[in-house]
Amino acid sequence: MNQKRKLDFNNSSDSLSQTIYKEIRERISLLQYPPGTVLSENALAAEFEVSRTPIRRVLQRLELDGLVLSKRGIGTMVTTVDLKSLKEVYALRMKLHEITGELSSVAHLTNDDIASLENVLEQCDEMLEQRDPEKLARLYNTFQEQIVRHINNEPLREVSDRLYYQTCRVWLQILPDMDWSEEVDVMRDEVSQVIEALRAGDMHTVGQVRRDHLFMMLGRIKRYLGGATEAELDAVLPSRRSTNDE
Amino acid sequence: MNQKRKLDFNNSSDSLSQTIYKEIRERISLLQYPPGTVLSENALAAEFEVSRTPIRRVLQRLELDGLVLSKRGIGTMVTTVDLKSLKEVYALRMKLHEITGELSSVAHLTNDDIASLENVLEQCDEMLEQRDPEKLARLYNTFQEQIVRHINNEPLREVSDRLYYQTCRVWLQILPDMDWSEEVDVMRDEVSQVIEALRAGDMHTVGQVRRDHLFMMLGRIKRYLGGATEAELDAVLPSRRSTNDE
DNA sequence: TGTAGTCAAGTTGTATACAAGTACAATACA
DNA sequence: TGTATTGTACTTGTATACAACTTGACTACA
Repeated sequence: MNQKRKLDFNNSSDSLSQTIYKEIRERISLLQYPPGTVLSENALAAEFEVSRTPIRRVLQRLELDGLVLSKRGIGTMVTTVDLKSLKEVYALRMKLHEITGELSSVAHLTNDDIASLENVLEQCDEMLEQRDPEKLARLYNTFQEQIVRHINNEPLREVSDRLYYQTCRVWLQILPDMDWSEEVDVMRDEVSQVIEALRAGDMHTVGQVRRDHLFMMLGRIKRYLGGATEAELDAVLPSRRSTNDE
Repeated sequence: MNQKRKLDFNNSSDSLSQTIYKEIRERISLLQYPPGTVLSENALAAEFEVSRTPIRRVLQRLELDGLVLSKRGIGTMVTTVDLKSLKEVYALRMKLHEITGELSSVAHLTNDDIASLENVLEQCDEMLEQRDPEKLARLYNTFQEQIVRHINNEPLREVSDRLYYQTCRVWLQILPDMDWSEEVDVMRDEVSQVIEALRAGDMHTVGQVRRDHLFMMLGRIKRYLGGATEAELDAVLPSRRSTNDE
């Protein structure tokens, strides 16, 4: 209910709809809206101080992304990522990472970009001290955003962005049960290797690194999903929690 | 103004929004709404006998697809596909065709599917007699739909569908100036080879065939765009026709 | 005649009233 | 007590009135 929600209306560059879209998408990806949560259009309209109309525009876009599902008379619920979809998205994302290196090259890499990525690296190190899954997931979101920005092929960039947010919350869902230091180390490795490849101007290696890490992450997730107790499986797969807030 | 517009409201399986979406998308792809056309929400609402609200829902989705662009006070215009986007989409689609064979296999191939594809093949032969670019484009759309249906990976299927409609009208735009019998023959070849590969259950070959044909089509398009007169380039690239109808 | 200004008729974006549908609880009744 | 039913309070979907904005034509004026 009282998560860290910074209502940022100072994003003047993006349109209002775009700002609200990214905000709600981030909340879904960070499990502030867990799967099954019923999102009330009226509540969101009141929070963002607009009418239902722009909110509906955002929710319709999120529904096209597969993140929510609107049903007349019921409500708009955050979707659950089933294992089949997870495998499909991961398989496609791995292939897309491979072709990213072939369709895109490292261009317009500024010092700010490098500095921003090294900032991510530093925050990774700090993560070892305190166990905060949501914070780590948020950090990985910013990392993803930084990398996707360097994809030159615009349709590929858009697809990569969409696919990432479609399933990234699964990792966060089981992160509390995983080996914390191992996950932080793995992420640190990926960030480090990506920075090195970007510095060398080798987008092909960037894609390769990300594909390998994606593959290994899927393996770790499967391991926890496969050897999970029934209660843990319920928490990930068919849940219908009702964490409404207003 | 008086194009062949069959207002099909008998599609009871899809929702109303879905039906209108596919109808307008088809019109854009067939150049019944050429680039630059201003689509009036009121006119569309009157034609489909609904209010502006569901029409806006459809237009917003088309805008996310990159097919139209809404500007306050101006209108909703059909976008123009510039050469850069064309190359990017084609490059990505070629790669996607390659990975389609790796992520998807030929499953649930019924006799009706084969019959439907052979029907496309027959209609190809009939195309040689009369020069009707829009009819050929419509036929290619149905072919594309038949093939995409057999992609098992759902996110890949969705992406392939979207990317196809993003640029397929470029071919139709220059089709009147191309070698008609050559284009029909090339299309017949692709359909024929795809049918053969599907019969053999070889999705990998399907992807390969489609990739090769896509590559060659891009070459032919570039040839016509490169050696085109200024008038022809204007017709394809930065046009701002205003073919409003109401 | 030329030019600036103003008004009118469009457009999309927003807010809101209403229609359609669902779920749940209270109530009437056996 | 148990059960069916009905009403109420929610939800999303639709239609509509209004606000914000653009364009072009027409008018007033120098």
